[in-house]
Amino acid sequence: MSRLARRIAGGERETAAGQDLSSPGADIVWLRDDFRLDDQPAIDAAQSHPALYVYVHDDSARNGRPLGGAARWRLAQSLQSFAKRLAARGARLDIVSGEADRTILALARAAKAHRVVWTRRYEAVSIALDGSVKTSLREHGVVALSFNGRLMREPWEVAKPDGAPSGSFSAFWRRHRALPALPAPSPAQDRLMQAPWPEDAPQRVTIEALRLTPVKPDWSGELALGETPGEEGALATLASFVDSGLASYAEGRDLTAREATSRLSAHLRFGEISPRRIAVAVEAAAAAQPALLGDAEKYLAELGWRDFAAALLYRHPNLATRPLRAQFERFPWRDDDTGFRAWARGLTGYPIVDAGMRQLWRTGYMHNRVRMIAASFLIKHLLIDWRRGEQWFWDTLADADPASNPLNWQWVAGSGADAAPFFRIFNPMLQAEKFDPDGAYTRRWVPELARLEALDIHAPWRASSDALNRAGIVLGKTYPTPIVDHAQARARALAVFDEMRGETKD
DNA sequence: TGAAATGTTGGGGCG
DNA sequence: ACGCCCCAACATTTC
Repeated sequence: MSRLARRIAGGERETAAGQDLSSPGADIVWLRDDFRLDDQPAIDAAQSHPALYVYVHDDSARNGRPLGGAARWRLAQSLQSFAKRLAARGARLDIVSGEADRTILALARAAKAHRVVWTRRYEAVSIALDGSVKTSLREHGVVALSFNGRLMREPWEVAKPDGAPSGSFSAFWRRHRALPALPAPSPAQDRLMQAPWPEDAPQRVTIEALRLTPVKPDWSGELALGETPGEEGALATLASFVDSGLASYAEGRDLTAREATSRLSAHLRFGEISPRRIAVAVEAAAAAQPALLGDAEKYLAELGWRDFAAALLYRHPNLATRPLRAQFERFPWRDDDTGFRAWARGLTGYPIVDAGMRQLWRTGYMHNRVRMIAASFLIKHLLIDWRRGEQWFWDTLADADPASNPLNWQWVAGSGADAAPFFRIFNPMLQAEKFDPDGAYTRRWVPELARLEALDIHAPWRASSDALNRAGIVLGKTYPTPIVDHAQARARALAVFDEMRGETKD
């Protein structure tokens, strides 16, 4: 266990000496990306006194990576829905805009707080900020407690005896699964005790005042299509996934037109559901119905990747900016704004890539299989730095996670932990034929190709002029011709990769 | 959580 | 009947 880990874990057992429990103060629940009541240890810990439930909006990088546009919109949804949920239990969500640490300390002072509780985070900057808040609170005799509410298991629980994280997912997952069963999730509190907002506390603002939602233009129309933000939506989605989705998960999760994934990613991102709640539900379903075992294993491993990403970010704070494999520091990425723009807008001329990028732009979501195909295309076909793609996803994905997003980009680039080798280059046509066999996904997001037959839809440049005419397509006009040739781009990528390896040998 | 190139095998057409 | 070629189908290796 690392020193930091010990400090955090130890904190839960400590009580501040000289605490006057009869004083009229409040408990403070400092909420950050844990907008739920179910399996919410921070809220559970604050029920011996009336409490304040506070979200501090702090856009500065000191508080963690500033949210991208789609995630900001999604955060507003989450806050709104959580405020209602609190209200239904007799409590209130208070929102303050300002520097997170100062705000919490000022509020603790004004409220004569007994204790301040929160859910832990795993980014270095956030850990530093939370640590300094914890120290200051304790200096003032306030109990500061933090909890795990975001991961099945925290990084140090899965670390090897020497504290180092497992370098490959499979090793990590083996260690993870060998640990004693996950603690049972705790149900939501029926009633919450609410403390009054203190006189001299920082000023509160409305959710609208945070300006999280785009106004002009309001591009949020289709965001979060197919999910209902908030804890209720999350629990309902989990229930229906376990009831009817899980059975076809292993077989259908890669089929892009099918809703065979859990669609819980954004709920998890904003803590509207706990991964332990999900894991326990999935395990219980498999225990009751052994036929689901394979699907459950597959799904739990995906949750495992989420823990793995957090563990890597914990160990490598620069996960989003530095390749884990040092040789990739010297990769000669191409400067190609035209190519990047075509990719971002879904105008590469490769239908499956364009479909994914347009689904992303319009809905803040992209099917996981297509994320891999689109990322591979940017990195390998266009040889554009994975960090540019990572940043684009960060800005446009409503579920963008500070650990998973960079991990997955590094995975595709071949520069990460347990990454796919660089030479594993996706062929967009083959991927599309496998995972969008009838073209339904592509038709939905690239409507100008909708009238092409399945035979032609994944490679319209190969279609006969007759077929193109019938479908009302003029290549280069109504839909782009491919911006790179697949075979040439593949050869180029392999050559550049060789070049990099040659240079790093000496 | 690939794809392409290369190697191997075996069936069938054919002289 | 036999060897030869072609090539699909599958396996292995290389990128």
